[in-house]
Amino acid sequence: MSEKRGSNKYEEDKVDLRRGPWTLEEDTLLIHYIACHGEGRWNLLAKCSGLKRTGKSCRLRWLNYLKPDIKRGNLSPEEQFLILELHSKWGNRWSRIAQHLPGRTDNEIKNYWRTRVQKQARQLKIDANSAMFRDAIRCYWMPRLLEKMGSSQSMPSLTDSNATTTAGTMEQMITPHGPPQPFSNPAMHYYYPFEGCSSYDPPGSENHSPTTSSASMPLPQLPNLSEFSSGPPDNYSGASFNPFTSGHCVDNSYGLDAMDLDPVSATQLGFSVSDYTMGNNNCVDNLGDGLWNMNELWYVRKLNEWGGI
DNA sequence: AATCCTTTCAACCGCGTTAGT
DNA sequence: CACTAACGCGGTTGAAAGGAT
Repeated sequence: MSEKRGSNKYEEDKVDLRRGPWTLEEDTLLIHYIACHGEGRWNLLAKCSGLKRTGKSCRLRWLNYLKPDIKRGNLSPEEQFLILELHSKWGNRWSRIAQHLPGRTDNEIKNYWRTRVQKQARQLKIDANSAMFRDAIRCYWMPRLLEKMGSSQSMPSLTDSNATTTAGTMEQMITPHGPPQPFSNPAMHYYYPFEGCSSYDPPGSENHSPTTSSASMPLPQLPNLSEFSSGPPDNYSGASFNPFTSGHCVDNSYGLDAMDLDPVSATQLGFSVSDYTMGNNNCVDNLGDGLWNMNELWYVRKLNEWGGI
């Protein structure tokens, strides 16, 4: 490398190299070359194909965009669930996570995490790497996804962006003067913050395990929602409101091709979709990808302010 | 209609790892 | 074993698109 630096040949190559978005002609050239010679040896490919791109750029274009088995479209609830689950296990190991989502690239998963998941952390003013946020994901977001996964099996119309649901919302689990009530489906207790989460104890919980109570840091009595000076959102008692979707439209549809994810990957990880499918507590809302409504978010915020962790 | 702002995602970059010599 | 090139991964950037004002 260094021996080339400064040489005419090197400068010529550098000047000739194209950057930025790929054109249709370049894509065609790359596809044709790989069809004839196969993948790999990217620098050689870059030289021989006639593309004025680096081997690195060719590889990326092929793996992230042109490869035939790349799945386009929105991530299905199951895929989102897998990402959240695997990220909690492995952190930012994007390529490793991508291996469990056929047709999805590490880049796509990384983008999903940054644009959707981290955005919610920012909205909540919680560090995306904190235990608080991880628990919030497990306790609120993942159950929502599980509901959707269950619903999508029996409600193909979910793929319709105009689809509405007769099911209730999170409000149905929130008493007029208290936090969300536990999910009626036992499977949901796995994620329910007051019974299953690891990092903090539920405020106001009367029957949680003593082993998880925070003896060192007494938790405040859970106040009525109306007692907060700032108060819950104006539409607390109203219809679902989502701060992530309000003011910015989020696509409600998942796309037909996003629904046919092979469920094997979930099973392999030790959980099954059917195990967690909501029963009569099927409170799917119409929030789209923003899976928490304002009440949930506000409540998580309060947990944070109480020093719940 | 024009401008500004926000979001998304394709593409780039740097660095660590692996393979070849 | 040392060196080099290629590869792959994760972080970051910036252009495009769409929504808000």
